[in-house]
Amino acid sequence: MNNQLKIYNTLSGKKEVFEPLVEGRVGMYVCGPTVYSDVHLGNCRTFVSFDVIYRYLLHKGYKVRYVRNITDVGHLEGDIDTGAEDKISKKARLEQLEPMEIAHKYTLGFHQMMDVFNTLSPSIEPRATGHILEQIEMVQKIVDNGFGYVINGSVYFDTVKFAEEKEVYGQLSGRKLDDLLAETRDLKKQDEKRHPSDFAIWIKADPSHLMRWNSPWSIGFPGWHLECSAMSTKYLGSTFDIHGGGGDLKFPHHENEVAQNFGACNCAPARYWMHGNMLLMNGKKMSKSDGNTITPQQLFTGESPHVTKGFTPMAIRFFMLQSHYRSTLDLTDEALKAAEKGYNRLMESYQNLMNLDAVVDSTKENQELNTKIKSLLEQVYHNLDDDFNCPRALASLFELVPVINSLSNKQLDISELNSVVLQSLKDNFRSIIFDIFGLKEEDNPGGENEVTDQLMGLILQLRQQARAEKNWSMADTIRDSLQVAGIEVKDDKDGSSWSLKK
RNA sequence: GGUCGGGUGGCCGAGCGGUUAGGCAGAGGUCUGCAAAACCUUGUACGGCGGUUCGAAUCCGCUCCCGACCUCCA
Repeated sequence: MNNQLKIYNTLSGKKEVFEPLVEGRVGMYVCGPTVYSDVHLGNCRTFVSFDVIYRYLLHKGYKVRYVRNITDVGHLEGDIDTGAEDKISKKARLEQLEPMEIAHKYTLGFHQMMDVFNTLSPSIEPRATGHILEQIEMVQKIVDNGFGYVINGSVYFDTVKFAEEKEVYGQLSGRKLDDLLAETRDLKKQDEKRHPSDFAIWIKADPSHLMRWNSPWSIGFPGWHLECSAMSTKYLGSTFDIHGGGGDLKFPHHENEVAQNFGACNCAPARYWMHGNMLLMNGKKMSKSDGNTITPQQLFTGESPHVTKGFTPMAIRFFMLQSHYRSTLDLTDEALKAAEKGYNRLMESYQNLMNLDAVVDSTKENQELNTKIKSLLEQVYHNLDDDFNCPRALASLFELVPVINSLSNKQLDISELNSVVLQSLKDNFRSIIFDIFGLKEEDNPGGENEVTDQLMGLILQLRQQARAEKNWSMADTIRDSLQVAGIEVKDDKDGSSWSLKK
């Protein structure tokens, strides 16, 4: 599988062939959450997107160092000039807790949710508060290089000077320099900043602020944006391969990150910038702040006016996989239901596939069928190589489903299949679904156990007897009653099978 | 207001110059005691108006809607 991987780079606005800095290795930094409240679904979509990207890079054999931060200080709410407050600090004050208790609580919740969605842990998950020293050093470098200025104990990044000298400011977010500079946010008043587009890299803490560290400039705390610049540099180097995050971070967060890195080391941080698109609900961005939101928990239980029933984490993950990471995805009840069925169909087909045994009979081998299977598998990887196009890859995978089910049904003779092709189909199908897409089999609600297994075996045996005696009313009564109890019975040529209804 | 990105069949969602994307729902059929499942067949959709082209959902112009960013957000 040494096809060329192409990645859409926000910097150039084009798909580019991916060439890592160091052969065989990838350094990837993804902006993680600010842990001041429960994760919402939009976060989950972004991290699921990058999870698949991470998984596919691993699948291609890269040695990946995947760094995803936890922001637990510095993220301000409101405008700095009009009394901004750190999100964590604010929450801590409101709940009368230590800021670290807040950060810890929501970090745990975040991890649990990531686990529920079956995302792999990043290689390193650094926190902003654990890297104050690195951030102070970076501020110092920026000041030394003339791109920062100190006022009243706070340090600001000089965007005007930077823009004039470096010509990279605005490049990532596609903003025109003139527009940026012309911008007159009239929050005027006691503005410490020289220019509205300047941003704080070190903030002097007012007496009520709960998070404070000593620095050359004041007792204070680092600005938002800075933690990512400092930590990506620390763990991936001044320049690394991929930087990702949600699309809403392009500006100002990522733009400012680039500026800081340039300001500190005169080099670009990442070579490929990747941005996931927003999860919508009711056609609008899901957002904590305006209430257009549904929590993952509500989605699981169905306790929300936006859905008629609950959905399992894997059905939701599958739903996300069905759209491209760069497209918006509109969450609706109907779409979720469709995804759930599709997901179940895929998993059932996988089960069928695993139960197939090769029958070698070279006289019966069907060349066309074997070729079709091989080519569909190749298409899956081909699609993934094209900027991680999951919906297309999934489409190719789904074209294999009727083939597998026909073999399983004996509508197609298994001996038509070359045994090597069958083995490869099994191996690849499994690897694609579980290793790359990161899906997993979910336990049936209620679950089975040995006792129910035996009971059901007995019941089906009795029913089989009734059927043999053509006692259809008895057979149907049993089936209908089980149906009411939430157990589905299916008859096929070899007998009957049962499953808990999903 | 500025800057981007969209409008695809009943729904979701790919594609972005010539090919059936795919999923779900619908219709017809095969199999089956019946049912379910599965399998087969089926849909001529690309906001509107012009233009370029042998050929446009895909390129260009105009127009109408919608969304995102510009302020905290993944």
